Amino acid sequence: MDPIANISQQFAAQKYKLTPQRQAIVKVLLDNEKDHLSVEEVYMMVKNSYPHLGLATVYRTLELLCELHIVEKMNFGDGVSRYDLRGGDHEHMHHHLICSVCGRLEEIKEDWLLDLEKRLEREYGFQVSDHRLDFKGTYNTCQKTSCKREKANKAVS
Amino acid sequence: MDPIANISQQFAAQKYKLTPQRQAIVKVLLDNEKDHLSVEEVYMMVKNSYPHLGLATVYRTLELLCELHIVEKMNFGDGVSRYDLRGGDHEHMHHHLICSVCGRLEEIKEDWLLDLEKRLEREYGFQVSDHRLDFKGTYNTCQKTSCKREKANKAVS
DNA sequence: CTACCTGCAAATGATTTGCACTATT
DNA sequence: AATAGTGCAAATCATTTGCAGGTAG
Repeated sequence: MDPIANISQQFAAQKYKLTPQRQAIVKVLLDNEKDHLSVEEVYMMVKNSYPHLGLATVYRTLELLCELHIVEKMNFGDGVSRYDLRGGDHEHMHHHLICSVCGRLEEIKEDWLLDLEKRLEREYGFQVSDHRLDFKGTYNTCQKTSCKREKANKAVS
Repeated sequence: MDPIANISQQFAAQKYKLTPQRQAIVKVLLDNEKDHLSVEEVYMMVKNSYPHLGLATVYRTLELLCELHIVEKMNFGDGVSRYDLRGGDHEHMHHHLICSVCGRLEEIKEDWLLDLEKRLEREYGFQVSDHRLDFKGTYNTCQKTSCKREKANKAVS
């Protein structure tokens, strides 16, 4: 289904209005599906199509989208929250590779943790509803470069 | 080895001083190894043994410990950074269970990701230096309780 | 009209920083 | 004396909130 229509439905179902501002924000997210944008980044980009928009609206909209499970909020330790569109219904299943040399952030769409989640259920009596898996490291193709230290101090595991 | 002596060595090796303030902070971390304390929490606890201590010193010391890989900084989406003592040398290997009913945070000391890390190396040419794995969900023993919603909005994956 | 949304500006809260002071070598 | 470390207060930065005005059903 057309993603906009799909999202529009979800808004309607929960009695929220898909205002032009919200549409513009969603559009930016769709156009940058590969990235993990911060509020400020979304704000800047939406300003192009909707110059009058206020920053608080971006915060409020992203929070709303999070509540509707349309986006996922996450924190990579650079001091800002970042947002990522969720794929299909229950696709909470993706992992991240973060390269400490080039800073690239790659998303892995497979779910490698199903076995572990079963094991948690069995051994710990814990039912998983969501998970997060990030790997820090370096791409082999990056190792020649000198190690950038810049934000290393701020880094959050 | 005595953990204090060990840490003391690491300080000396990098030409840092293990001042009484820093010792007091490290002691609090050792005494609460099971928890993931926030700066504010560490501050409160150190105040008992060292009432004169300033908050900025706690920030600075925890950042330093992070740099020395003695603690790990992490963010569970409640708005504050939390710190966790690392175990042995390269023991970056633990995972978290976060119960959305009782809020409990359990640490799993095993490393379940070795196979995945090998696979990343093979299939993605990515060499893992560290990882983070958190599971959100509920303990079976918790499910009777009504679902606390409190901080849910703030939650970061 | 009523309830939801928005924009703005002010408030908040965590973290950082400038600076003068202290302690250690 | 020189340098690293500290405490305090002020500054900064992301995020939230109060409120007055706008908009859609």
